[in-house]
Formats: sequence, C-alpha cells, structure tokens
Amino acid sequence: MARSKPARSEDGEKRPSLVDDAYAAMKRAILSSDFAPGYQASEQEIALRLGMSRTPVHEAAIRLQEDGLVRVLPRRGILICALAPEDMREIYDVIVALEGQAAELVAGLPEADRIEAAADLAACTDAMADAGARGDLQAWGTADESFHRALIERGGNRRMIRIMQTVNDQSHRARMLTLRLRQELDASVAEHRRIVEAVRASDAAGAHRHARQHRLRARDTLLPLLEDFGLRHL
Amino acid sequence: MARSKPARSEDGEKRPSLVDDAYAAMKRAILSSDFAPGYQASEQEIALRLGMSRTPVHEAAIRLQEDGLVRVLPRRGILICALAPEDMREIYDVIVALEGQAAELVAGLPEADRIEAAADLAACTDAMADAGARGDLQAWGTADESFHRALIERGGNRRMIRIMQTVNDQSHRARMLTLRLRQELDASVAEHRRIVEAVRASDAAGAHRHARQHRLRARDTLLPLLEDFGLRHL
DNA sequence: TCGCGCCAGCTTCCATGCAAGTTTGCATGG
DNA sequence: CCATGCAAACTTGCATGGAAGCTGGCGCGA
Repeated sequence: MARSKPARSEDGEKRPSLVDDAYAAMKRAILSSDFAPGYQASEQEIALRLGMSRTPVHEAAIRLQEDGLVRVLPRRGILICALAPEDMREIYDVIVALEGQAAELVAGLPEADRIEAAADLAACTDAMADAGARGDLQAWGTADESFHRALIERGGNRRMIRIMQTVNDQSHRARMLTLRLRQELDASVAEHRRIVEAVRASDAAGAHRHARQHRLRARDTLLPLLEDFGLRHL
Repeated sequence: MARSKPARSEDGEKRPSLVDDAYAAMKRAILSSDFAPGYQASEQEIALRLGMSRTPVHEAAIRLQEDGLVRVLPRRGILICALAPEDMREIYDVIVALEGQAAELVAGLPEADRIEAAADLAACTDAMADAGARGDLQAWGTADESFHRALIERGGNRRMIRIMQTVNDQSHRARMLTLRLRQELDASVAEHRRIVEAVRASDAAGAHRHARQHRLRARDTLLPLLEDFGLRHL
C-alpha cells in the first residue's frame, strides 16, 4: 500500500517541471515589479537568467499571457502588461459580482461549515482591526487579503476561486500602491463585520448585499485615487 | 493608407501561427465532441492529424488546459475534461453573478448606446419568439445564445467577456444536450423582454435583477434535468 | 537637409533529437 | 489460475538548430 519511492500525491498533480518554475519565477518577478510594466524582455534573456532553455520560458509566457499579465508579441518579445484605470474598473466589476455571489454561497452553507467560515472570517476582521489600531498598514493589508480570500474559498466554487486569483494577480500592483493611501480602515472593518454577521445568521441575501456594497464602496474610493494620482498606466 | 501586403490589423494581433491553428482545431474538435470527454490523445497523434510537429500542439494544449477544457497529464497525454453536475453548478454561479452585473452595465450606458443595445437585444428576443413559435429549437438556441452574448458584449467589460467565453466553452456540450429538453421557451422570452425593458428604461437595478432571475431559473430548471438524466460525467 | 530603401542583427516559430518516466504485455514462478 | 517482475514501446520534457520576420541604422539620392 505504502509507496517507498518519492511517488506522487493522491490524484493531483505534483511534478517539479521547469515550465512551472519559469511560470512561478516570472509571475513573482512581475508581481514584485522586478519586471516593470512596459518592460520588454526577450525569452532568451529570461531563459539565461533562470538557467534553462528557451522552451520552458516560452511555454510559461503562454500561460502568463492567458492570465493577462503579459503579452507575447509575435516576433518582438514578451511585454509586461500595464494597467490603466479603465482596467481597474473592469476588474472591480468582476470582483463586485463574484464576491457578492461567493458571500451568498458561504451564507448558504450547512450549519457546521457556515459557523466555521464565519469564525475564520471574524478572525481575519479582528486582525484587521488590530492592525488598524496599531497603524500597521502592511498587516492590515495582509489581513484584508486573507478575509477576501477566505470568503471566496469558503464558497467552494473552484472556478470562482480561479477567476478571483487571476484578477487579483492582475491588480496586485494597484493594490500595493493604494494600500498606502488608505484612510477608510474603520469603514472596511465595519463592513466586514456586517458580512460575517449575515453569514453567521445564514442570511444569504444580506451577505450578498453587504459584500457587494463593501466592494462597491472600495471601488468608488480607490478609482478616483488612482486617476488623480496620474496613473495613466501602472 | 492602404496596405498592399497581407499586413496586420490596427494594433491587434493577426498572425496565422500554427499554434493558433492547433488551438482552434482542437477546440472545435472538443466542442463538437469529435474528441469525446474522457478521451485520451497523444500530442504526437494530434500533430500528425493536423500535419504539424508536436511543438505547436503542445503549446495549444497548454492554452486549452488554461481554459479548463483539457488536462495535460505529465507523461501520459492529453485528457479531454468531463463535466460533472457539480461543475455545471459552479459554472451557473459564475454566469448568474456576471450576467447580472453585465446587464447593470448595459442599463447604465449613455443614452445612444443603450438604445442601440436594447434594440439589438430586442431583435434577438424576437428571433427567439419566432423560432419558438415555429418549434425550431435549433434556431431558438442560436438566438438565445446571441442574446446572452450581446448582453455581455454590450457591457464592454473585456474581462467579463473573456470569462463568459471560457465558461460557455466549458458548458457547451451540456447546453447542446439540454436544448432538446427545453419546455420553457416562453418563460425565457418573457424574461428576456423584462431585461430589455429595464435596459431601455435605464433601470440598472432592475436589469441586474431580471438578468439574475432569468439565469437562476434556468439553472434550477436545467440542473435537475442533467442530474436525472444520469449525467455522471458529460 | 530630408526621405527612402536596404542590410545586419535580433527575436520568435517550429521541427527534431535525446533523455527520462510511465504503461502495457509477456514470461515466469508460486 | 493468479501474482509478480521485467523489458520494450510509447509518451512527454526539454534543448537546440534552422528559417522567417521585425526593427533600426546606415548610406544613397533628391
């Protein structure tokens, strides 16, 4: 029964492939702005830097293009995508719609799961309030991120999880930037608590509405900030 | 001004690459069930059939995997993904959320665009009613598809368009199957008209609600059908 | 000085070769 | 008859080379 060799996990996929390495490395470089938007790199150059051949880099680039993080220009190289305010608006519309739906799903979970989810979400919110009180924006951002990730993941819809992951990656740089400008920490905490309460009370419609309102307000707060800040492209 | 050579379009991408050919061909084969779900093909074999080498097929497979249509198994070939009722539920949750949001966007369009969109949507609905009266399910399905595509595209959110395209591809086979079982054509037409009216009246909340309700009812009608029909996997 | 064409260099695209991993069928032993 | 081990065939992962295409700079002509 027990495998003596390295083996693989149950039925999932676990194989350290160079393509995966390249994908992860490039994604990390983009999210951390090591590859700035607008930067144009050649596959050869990236391959050299990662110590592999062009093939895995090329295939990773295809996946990143599918994710909307880069564009592979026919014979000119890999272009790191820039984000315009218009893009942020699109992204927020998707987030508003999906996160509302996810909240509704969580509120409709069976008793035990629901309570567990509510506790998880409440813990994240407490961490936010705590970080906010200390003025630790970094910790606040992390806790906020945990809350929203938990909200989606507890919903259990794998496609939703995947889509949200994608748009979160796309908007990562904008998020990092707006985090410093946040003034409305308390409002967010209060809205999160309303979502948690609705979940706990199994109030699907309320959870949906509150999650939606929360993201709508965030959108309407942040978008003008981004535009005023002169972010023609990010 | 006019280019004499094949050239490329304005700023978009137009290059007949073998990878694109392979992607299109494989996608078509999957959607038309030439590649049945569960079928496991080797890249070599597909490459041979398409008259190209393994490389473009492999890269196309990566894109299809990103689309959720196939799974590339490390050293065993390409597996055409099957769809369980559970997957359809996930897909419908995404559709319900996004299409409601899209309807709201369309209803919020400036006057001229909105009227044009409403006219477009009304035309699709008329075509549905007409096909329904003739008992032409095929035409009904096409018109219905046009309505929903128009609703999304008029919203103008490119990310939403892309996501909906993806989930529509994933659920294409289920749609083809349930089309024959439809009994509620009139209900759909009536609901479409309500959406159109809300759009025309610039009633964003109403458009959102009606679009949402329409998809929710469709979901609750079709999911039991699929499950009763014994579709363990599709 | 300005416009135009040509050439060199760089880039990706795709085919192919080799190596490593998985599966399958068969022979062998219990 | 069934389980087990081994080998051969088959599969993809990845590297590399040739070919085609794009870009930019240089020189030539007006």
